[in-house]
Amino acid sequence: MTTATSPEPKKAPAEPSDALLRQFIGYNMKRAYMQVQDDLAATLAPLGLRIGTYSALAVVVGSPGISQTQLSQVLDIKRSGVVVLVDELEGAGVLERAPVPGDRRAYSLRVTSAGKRLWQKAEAEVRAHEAALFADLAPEDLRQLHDLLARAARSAARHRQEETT
Amino acid sequence: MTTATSPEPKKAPAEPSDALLRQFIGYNMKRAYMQVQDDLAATLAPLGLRIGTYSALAVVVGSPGISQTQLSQVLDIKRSGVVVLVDELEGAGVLERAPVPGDRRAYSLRVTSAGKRLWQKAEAEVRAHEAALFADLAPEDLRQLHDLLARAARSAARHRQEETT
DNA sequence: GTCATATTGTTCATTGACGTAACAATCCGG
DNA sequence: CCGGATTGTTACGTCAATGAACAATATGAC
Repeated sequence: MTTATSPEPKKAPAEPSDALLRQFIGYNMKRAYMQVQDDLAATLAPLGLRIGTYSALAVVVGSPGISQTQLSQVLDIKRSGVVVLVDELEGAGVLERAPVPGDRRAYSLRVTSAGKRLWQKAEAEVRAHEAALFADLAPEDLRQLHDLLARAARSAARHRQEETT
Repeated sequence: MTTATSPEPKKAPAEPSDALLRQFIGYNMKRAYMQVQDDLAATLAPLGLRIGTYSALAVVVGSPGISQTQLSQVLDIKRSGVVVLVDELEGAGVLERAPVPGDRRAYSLRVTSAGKRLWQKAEAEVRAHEAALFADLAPEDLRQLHDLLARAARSAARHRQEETT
């Protein structure tokens, strides 16, 4: 007898739990991410941003002149999806659709000066909220988690793509 | 010079990226979890399960006799949501709504023998897929990631709850 | 040059997974 | 016994994202 719990949980469990799910890394990712997602949405709302528009803004800030198709690839959504995001950001005066010299079909997305300021505000805001959320973890643990998540994402992406190939 | 990229990304970026987002732990969680989610859905589909029903099945297996309200609390969804899940599982002969002796309103959820077998199959299947997904990480790293995610989820849950309180 | 084919952005309908609000049946405490 | 809570249920709304079409434009073969 290693663990001295009740030997036979035949009928009603005193404490229902998701113990069987917690063995999986994916489930723990979900649990953690759901918290981050909810907090992030609440953080961005006062800035007039949703998670989708916030992500799009970040990519355009970091990659000025990007096209909507490229943006859809980076965000891993369909082209029809970015239209909504860019419409919203453009309507807020945060982003603009500039014409591409060589191609009259595509747009060159750029942030306005107001957009740049909004991003800096959002970036600081999100960073602060994330720090507060994970305040129970030591800085070294956070760094480690960040690195492991990035590697896990790469590993999963690679192996999933190989399946399809 | 470590990386020899162009020093001034004024106009069109050669390689658009989500670099500005990857600084955040939450974004890396999302990237990793999305991969897991897609793979999980594909893994469960042949078994006739969706992520929602799979999660519900796991909880009922681990907590026999649980009520739908309790299940909604563990899964962190509304009671109206579990009705759909339990309906589906019951329709597949995986689960049954047994009457609760003392309370004629509630149901005592239990897995059938077929349900128990289905869960064992799903559990093994998911474990194998997860191992393949994260094959690039050393076992020790995986263990570490599992632990850090669990702690991060707890930390976030605690701090978010304190805000509301 | 011309024409088939691909690409870009867009619109619209649909889907899926939730939440909200109401409701009947049932339980509980005074 | 009765007002108020709890359980499961139903109908409806919401929100983000997809899929399928489409017009405008670009590209490449000939």
